[in-house]
Amino acid sequence: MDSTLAKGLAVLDWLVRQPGECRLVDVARALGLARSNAHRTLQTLVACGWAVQNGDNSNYRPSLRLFELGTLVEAASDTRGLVRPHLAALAQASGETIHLTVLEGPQVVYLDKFDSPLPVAAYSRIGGRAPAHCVASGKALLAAQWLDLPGLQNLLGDLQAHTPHSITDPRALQADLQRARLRGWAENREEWRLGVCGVGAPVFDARGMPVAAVGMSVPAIRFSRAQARALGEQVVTSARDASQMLGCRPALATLMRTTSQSIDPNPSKRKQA
Amino acid sequence: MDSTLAKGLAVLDWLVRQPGECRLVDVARALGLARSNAHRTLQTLVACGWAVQNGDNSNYRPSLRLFELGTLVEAASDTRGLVRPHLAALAQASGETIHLTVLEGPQVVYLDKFDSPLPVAAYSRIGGRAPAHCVASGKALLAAQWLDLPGLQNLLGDLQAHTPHSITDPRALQADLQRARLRGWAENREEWRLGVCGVGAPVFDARGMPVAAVGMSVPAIRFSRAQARALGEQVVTSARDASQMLGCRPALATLMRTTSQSIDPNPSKRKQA
DNA sequence: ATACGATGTTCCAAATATCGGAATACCTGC
DNA sequence: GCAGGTATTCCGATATTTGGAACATCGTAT
Repeated sequence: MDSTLAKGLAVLDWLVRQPGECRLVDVARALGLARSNAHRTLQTLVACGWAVQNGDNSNYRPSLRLFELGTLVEAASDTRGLVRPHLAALAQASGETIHLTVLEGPQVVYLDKFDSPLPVAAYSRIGGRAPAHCVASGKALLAAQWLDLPGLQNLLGDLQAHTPHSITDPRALQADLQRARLRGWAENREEWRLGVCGVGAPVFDARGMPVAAVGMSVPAIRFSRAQARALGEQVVTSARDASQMLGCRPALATLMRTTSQSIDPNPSKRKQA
Repeated sequence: MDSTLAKGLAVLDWLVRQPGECRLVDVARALGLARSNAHRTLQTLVACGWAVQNGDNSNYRPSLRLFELGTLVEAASDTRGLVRPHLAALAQASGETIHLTVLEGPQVVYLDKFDSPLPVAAYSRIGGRAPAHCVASGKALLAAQWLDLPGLQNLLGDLQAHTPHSITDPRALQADLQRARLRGWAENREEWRLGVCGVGAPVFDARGMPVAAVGMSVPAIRFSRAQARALGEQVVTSARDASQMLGCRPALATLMRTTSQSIDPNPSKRKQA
């Protein structure tokens, strides 16, 4: 493991998360580096164009290179652009907050978002993350992967609780995912943030692989059984439309697979990284 | 200069620009590294969460960390969010392609964009870059900095030509910037891409500093003197509105400063990095 | 089925780039 | 001008990186 590289990346990451420009000593102190060490690391970042140094006071800030690369990595799969109109339509029709998320390891990353005109407590940010097992879109993606229990545990590790409603037992999660598969959409009942519920459904690409999920965040007040069902069906429809937009044949664009047993005993035996 | 860090960043940068997943040998060959070296570098990137490795074929791709950080660095100055409505209004009113750009070194970076409904040849991408001295928004930002000739040369270096119309003489550029200051907006007459013209005006923040520019790209066909003037005035108005949105007092939100001589002889004497 | 070439991964001693303390330069406020 | 804090430079000791080679693995052509 290249410690110099790891250190440089840590500095860059830290730099991005600071509100304004940063002084060298602050970097050094925050990351526990010698001043000379921090200095050379920052100079390298500047020389490579990943940071810029203020000529007046020699402070540092991240360059827009990160923004540039961020748009590139996101554009690589043009999921966002293609799905966006469907998200907008769903946002319009439902009046609720709508997300597009993808799975990365045990988390979902928010790729896109339409805020509800209503004042909702749901807090999320494009580019932000949430634990996959605590949010509806994450559970939709997990359900669509048909992992067996070891696979699920391998992917998610220990299931951390974030509210009293969070699911922390892998078997309970499996059961919840199975319900989602049968129903077509996944639900989140205040498992991530108290007072915030949601429904989510997966989006499939032309190969029939789940690549993203449409999620809707709803205040608990407005999330009765009947309401959840109505919203869930809206989300499923939207996700199915989005899947077709990505070239998925209609038959594949659904979470439910009547041909499978309750839990697939032999899921695609992929080596886990 | 930490060569290990520079190498790792180069690998990451290269990885992002590849269309799909990458094999280790390709990375090694493209960057001239030994296989074992590329291997350890990639493993470090994976361990730090900047890349992910496909468990099946051990190929690599960048993680969404870059997207995450990209949104953070862009959100740090919430210029984009605040200016967006004005851009949308301008796009609506003019029917042309509208950009929001910021200056980074000798280049502008496209922060936001509204495409014209008309099929325009103008090609640009959010997150993309263009030489500041060849595009209207870049010249608007340069003009707003009131740099003297040495300062300008220091910032831009040699003025590369990208079309036969590109300005390559620093003194000619100075004169052009001065015209922009008097006029209130900058023009680009096929200096970056043949057939594409544009107008641009700077956006000022609450301190009166130029922080961004609104640009409009127009096909040369539709860019007569009279048309340019009309569009320029639209852009100036939009940029002035955007400046007020950022807290700039109206009097400051204009490129023209009647109090200055033709060229400020003593511009803010900042050390250039 | 076997052999082959290409690739991913591991290992290790040599080489060298990094580390951090200390000296120096710089800035800012008193 | 001085004092405190900070950025930058320097340099010898040292820990880290380096890259060739060995090994493991995979896909493919024979």
